[in-house]
Amino acid sequence: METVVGVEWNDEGNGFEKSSSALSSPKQIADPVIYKLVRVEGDGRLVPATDDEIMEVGDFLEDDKSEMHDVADTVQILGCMCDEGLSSEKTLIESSEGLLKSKNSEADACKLNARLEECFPSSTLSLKDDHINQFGDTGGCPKPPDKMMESGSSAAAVCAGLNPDFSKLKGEICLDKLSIRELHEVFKATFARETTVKDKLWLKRRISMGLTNSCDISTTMFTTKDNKLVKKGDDEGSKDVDGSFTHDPSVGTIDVNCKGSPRSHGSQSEDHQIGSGKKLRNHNVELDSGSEQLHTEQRTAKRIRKPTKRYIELSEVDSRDNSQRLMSSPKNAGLGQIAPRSFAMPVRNVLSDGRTVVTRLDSLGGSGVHVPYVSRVRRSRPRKNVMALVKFNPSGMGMTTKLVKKALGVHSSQTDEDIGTKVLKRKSFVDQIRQPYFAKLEKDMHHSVMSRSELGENLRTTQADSSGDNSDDNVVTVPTAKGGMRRKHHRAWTLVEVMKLVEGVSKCGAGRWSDIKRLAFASYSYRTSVDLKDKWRNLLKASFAQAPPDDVMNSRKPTSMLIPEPILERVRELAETNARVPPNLSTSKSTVGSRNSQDTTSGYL
DNA sequence: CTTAGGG
DNA sequence: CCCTAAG
Repeated sequence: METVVGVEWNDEGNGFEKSSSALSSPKQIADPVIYKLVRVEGDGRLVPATDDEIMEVGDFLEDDKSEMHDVADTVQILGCMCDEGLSSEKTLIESSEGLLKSKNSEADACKLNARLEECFPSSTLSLKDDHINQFGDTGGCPKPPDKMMESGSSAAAVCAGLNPDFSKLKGEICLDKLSIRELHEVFKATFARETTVKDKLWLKRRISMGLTNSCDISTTMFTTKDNKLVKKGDDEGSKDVDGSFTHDPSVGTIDVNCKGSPRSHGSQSEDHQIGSGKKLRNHNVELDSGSEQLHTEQRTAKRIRKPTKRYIELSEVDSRDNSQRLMSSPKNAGLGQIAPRSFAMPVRNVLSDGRTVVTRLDSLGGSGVHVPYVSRVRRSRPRKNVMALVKFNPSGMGMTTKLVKKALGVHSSQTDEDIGTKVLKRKSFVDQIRQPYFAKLEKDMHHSVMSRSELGENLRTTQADSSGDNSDDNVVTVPTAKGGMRRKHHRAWTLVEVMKLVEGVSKCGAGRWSDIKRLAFASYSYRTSVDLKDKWRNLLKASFAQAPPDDVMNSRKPTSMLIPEPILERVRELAETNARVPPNLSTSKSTVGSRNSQDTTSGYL
């Protein structure tokens, strides 16, 4: 199938409505086979795409389809670009999967189009979007199979007719009644990002999409009522839960998505946290609020690959060229002429044993010091080696030691951890640290030039320094009580994450964090099991604290995201059931957390 | 390594 | 979120 693609291009959502509604209107869909690449100008004009743009899209397609068939890709793109397709986007992907499974990938391309036709209108219907309903009601969609659920959520129904496994999509989140401000809240909660877009419709779409896209199960169980997310009918809710479990849609979906880019090695997908499977969302969502991240991220994805450990260790080819600038030899490392601010510029070092290691200049205690060049800050803790290393310090400075440990630890990464550790173990490297830094330190201390407090201060700034140059986009420094800056690997929890967490707990039970992480957070590499646990703890706290009329909350804590009441309710529920039936080893797996289990087990108490 | 709990 | 203790 030819790669026919329509692309929407917008900033801040202007011009978006026209294009999207145009694309999804029945008229257009009636002739869906070929979309031309166009760009939507600010005024809503459609401008033919330039060759470059087309190429870019082509690249994008190439990138992802290594294993998927063209059909699937095209479908994904279509689903993506047809903005109204929110819930159907997922459905489409899945249906494409189904097609592939049925080994009709080629032949079914046409049928697929027919299906697109069916799904689009229906999905728009499910959005319950006033503006869209105009089309939806005219019924481009053949009568929804049946008893799927309520009338509105027929997107799943229609497609479920094609693939029996689609019992997952059962409802949508209705954002209709929310005000712009509330929509902004939800948006923020959903994407952990502010938006300035004032367009209600656009916001609603973005949110719906974000939720349906990445929160497979959970979102489907909530709907909004009176400005709040509300769980769908209680009975239905519990039924849903069970149904979802057996199918474990989250896993399945993730699977599908991951197939897209089998080439991505762990670190890669991590660096662009919006990994392979998230590309769709990346494309649409990132467009909002004029985030320039999008372009850079997309392109860098292709151009700049962080050197792998292998690369660092094995490529000594051009080390000669750099040898001139080998200011990194232990001798020079400590010289003060080096800029205090460290640069990410990698420098190749020749260790005493002849091996080379790439390091980057870092300022430690005011001295230039080379640390193993790692691209990402990891939360992983410093190895014991570091402690040992730190112990070299003769004068026992309690807190300083800790700070040093931290400062060093900052540079060990998960992916490149091995090399970091390896290097740290080497005596030569130890010397590098020790010589310039501790030597200076000792000297200073000896001359009583530096008071203890100054030392601490120095180190603290050092810490901030070294973290500053780090390319981790999500690292924030927070002011610490003492006035210094402490780095924080903080990533706001999005609504979808919270929902996933809740689902995970309901599935696996609280406490089985690693399992939950494996299941629900497979694609969120930055959330550790500990994080999950912490978040859950917070959720519990939040859920049991009486929920004050949101005004109070808003005025008091404008920063923290408000967790929808239904979720809190669920948390409470789970907390209760978990408390009563702690990890029931034998049967817990599939029963803990579901209402049924509560019923069956409550009898024991 | 994973969990649990304190900070 | 970070750290640490404990299984």
